[in-house]
Amino acid sequence: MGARERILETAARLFSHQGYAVTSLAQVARAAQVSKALVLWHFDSKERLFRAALQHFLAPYEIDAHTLLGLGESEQVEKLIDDYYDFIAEHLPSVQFVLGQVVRQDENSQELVAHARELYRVYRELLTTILERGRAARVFAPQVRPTEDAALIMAALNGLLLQHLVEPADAVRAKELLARLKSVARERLCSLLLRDEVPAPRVANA
Amino acid sequence: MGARERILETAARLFSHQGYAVTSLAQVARAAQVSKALVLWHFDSKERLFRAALQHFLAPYEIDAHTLLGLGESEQVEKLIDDYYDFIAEHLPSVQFVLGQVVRQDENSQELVAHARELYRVYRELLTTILERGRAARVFAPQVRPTEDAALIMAALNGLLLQHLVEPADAVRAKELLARLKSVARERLCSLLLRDEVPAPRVANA
DNA sequence: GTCTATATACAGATAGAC
DNA sequence: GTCTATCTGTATATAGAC
Repeated sequence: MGARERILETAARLFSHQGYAVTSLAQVARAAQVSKALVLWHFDSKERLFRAALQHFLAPYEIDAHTLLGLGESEQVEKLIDDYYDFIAEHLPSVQFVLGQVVRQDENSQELVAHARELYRVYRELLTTILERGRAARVFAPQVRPTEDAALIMAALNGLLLQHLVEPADAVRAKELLARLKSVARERLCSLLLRDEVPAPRVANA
Repeated sequence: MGARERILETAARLFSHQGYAVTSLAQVARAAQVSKALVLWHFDSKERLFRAALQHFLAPYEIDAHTLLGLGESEQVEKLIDDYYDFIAEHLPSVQFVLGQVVRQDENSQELVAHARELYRVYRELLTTILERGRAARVFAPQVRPTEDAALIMAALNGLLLQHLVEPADAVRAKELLARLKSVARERLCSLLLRDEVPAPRVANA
């Protein structure tokens, strides 16, 4: 592996783990076993190095909707949930980095954040479309509101992602919660009962 | 307001918006309209200033469960959801900062992150307890699984928080989604129907 | 308590030999 | 392409006058 690639991979790793500001060119150079000057000879400036390193994260961010064909709407929803989760679990360090940029609103990462936002939007709209078609086909309940419910499912998924980052220990519980989410979503979406309101809850201590 | 407090508040604001690394003492001093030396005279070092500023974030992080008394379990859940969301909306900059520290796993913020994690845990366990009691009182359905469903609701809430940070523009839609979440949660929790499984969905194109 | 002036370290970036 | 040596700016922190 050439020096340039070594620098790039090292930079990607350090930026993703530590962030832009606290990662120095000297540190990158040391870790890549080259001189500072060589880093700058290849990438001109720290910011350009950063942007180049981003490609390592952005590359795998793709969606293939082909695998959804032939499935019923209910199965499509579950598969989409699984895919989203699997993608996150597989690219956790990258996702963590991107999330850090999103939260910190780093100026150097506008395009990265925009790309991530776009991916999220596509995912959500795909889910919305599935809910719409499912409701039209009377597979899902008429009370389903495609836009809102898709956003809610995505929110739950992103919440699970957050929990995954905060408590990496119990990845087991995360899988249980994912199963629960799918179960709840399926039961709710497919509930064909016509009811505007739920029965009034009994008052406590009555 | 004395210089010390002015420095503290300024530092808290800047750290929360920009993060630790990129916020310089010179910037804090300039914004607080004092000299750099005075900042260090009061707080000894940048790290100690940071830790002192943290108290400004941690102070409002309290939960009062008193307001839940006298409400039925179903209303308690909704109130808890509203409280959590309102707290986040009110302290958005602080929450954003804390989340940034959580995601980045900053060494300087171990206690801050631990505190936030603890708050989250208390909230979730409070919710779990309410679900347990509601199920025991037959206000909630027997299919409710307190631990998992509480975690799922929290995940959805945290997902909404994330969306709030990523797309600050549509705070309106966020409120709609919050209402939808409460609606879905209420309907699901209170559903008294006994069913292990959902009716089989009709096959598409049939 | 608050300031100016300064010490010291390290950041990103350049020059030029090889 | 890769290096050593160096420039320049800015960071944290200190010294000492008032």
